[in-house]
Amino acid sequence: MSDPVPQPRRRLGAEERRDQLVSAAVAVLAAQGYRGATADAIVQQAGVSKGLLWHYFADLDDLMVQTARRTVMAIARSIGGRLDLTAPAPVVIRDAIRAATRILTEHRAERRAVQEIIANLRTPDGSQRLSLADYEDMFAAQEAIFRRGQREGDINPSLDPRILAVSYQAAVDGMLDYLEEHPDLDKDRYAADLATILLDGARSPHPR
Amino acid sequence: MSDPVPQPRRRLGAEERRDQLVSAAVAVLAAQGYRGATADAIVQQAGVSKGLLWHYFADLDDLMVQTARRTVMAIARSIGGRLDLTAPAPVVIRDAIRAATRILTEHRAERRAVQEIIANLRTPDGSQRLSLADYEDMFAAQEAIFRRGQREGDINPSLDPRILAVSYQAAVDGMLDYLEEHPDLDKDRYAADLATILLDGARSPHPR
DNA sequence: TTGCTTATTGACCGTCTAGTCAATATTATT
DNA sequence: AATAATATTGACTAGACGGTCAATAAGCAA
Repeated sequence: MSDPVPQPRRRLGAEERRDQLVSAAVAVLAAQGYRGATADAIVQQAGVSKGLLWHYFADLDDLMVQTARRTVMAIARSIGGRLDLTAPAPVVIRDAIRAATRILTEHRAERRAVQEIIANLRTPDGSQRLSLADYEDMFAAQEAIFRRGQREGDINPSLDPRILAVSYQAAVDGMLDYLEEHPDLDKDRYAADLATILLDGARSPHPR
Repeated sequence: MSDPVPQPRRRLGAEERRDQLVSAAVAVLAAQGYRGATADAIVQQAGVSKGLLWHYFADLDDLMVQTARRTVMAIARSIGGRLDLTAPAPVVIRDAIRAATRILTEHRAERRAVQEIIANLRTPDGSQRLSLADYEDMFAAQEAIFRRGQREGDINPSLDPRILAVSYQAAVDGMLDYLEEHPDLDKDRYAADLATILLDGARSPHPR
């Protein structure tokens, strides 16, 4: 109830401002979902006028795409940094599941934001879902690890590595959704359980 | 370019009309996503005037909730009907994965529509995701099967059945998304592979 | 200080969309 | 045929939302 003192405007560099707007978008997306993430809501969150948004981004879709890109890249780097890619594939996979669980739990807003964007991004005519290159890259990296595990005899070679990567990623994501609704559960334990399930499933040359 | 003959209006019963509107909503949701599923788009798809929509549904959210409810129930019944629930748990689970893959592949539009609705449904203030009772029920049923499998010694009892149900469901869904983008792949084979992976993972009393 | 660049504002606009409502057409009833 | 009941229409409204633009202010260089 007191604001008569008009803050002197601060002038920010382009990159700083862009980052700030992306952060605001993440916050609003996580809190209000895609439908709530209007241009007005985002600039209000950033404490900035609406005109500025269009100075830095072509349109809403542009902002959303860039938000998803930056966020995915940051998280992928964060997870990748915790992995020793020279280790045997099963070790890498187990570590990846653990690291992903930790990091994505710590960054709920970022995870939710990316989720919202990917679920709602479509071609201009709305008929087709859009995929993000960075997301595909992450997926390809996972696939590569499974392939290596197959070459080295650790992973059942009769399974398609794409189906492995895709279902593992989905399983982790589903678990995280569930953990978010049940904060009482022990996240690390579930991450370890899930890793065990998935690895045992992939490893065994399943006898009849 | 010819329409002078005005079709005589047809008067439908309440339930018929509701079903028709729900079907139209499914079609539009699948084709255009949640953002494209406007009241206008839906009534146009149904070939009906907009006023009628609000005669049968309180508001858009109401239509969406009912669309999801009816669709989920129909699909759950369809899958459940293919299962012999007296069979050993691993058999039921494998059959469920296969049946779900088949049926959801045959009903892409319905699956997509439910996906869109669940991803975007929120409390009126937009701050919280809404969950559907029917969806929870389906989940509970899956959980129960895992529990029985544990009692009967077929499923590793040290694993939380909730995490099993949740990650299995997510894995199937992720696989279906992937299969949809790669129609050349053999769906039945992947369903069988996924069932093997998941069951082996859940079954083994994983040795060190 | 002066002038230049550009970050920033805030008022403004056209469009789209959920939802209303009084009028009308269709069916069932007697 | 007359009447009642209600399914259906189409024109309408109020508000929200994406995006524009001319004006302004902040920092920088001379």
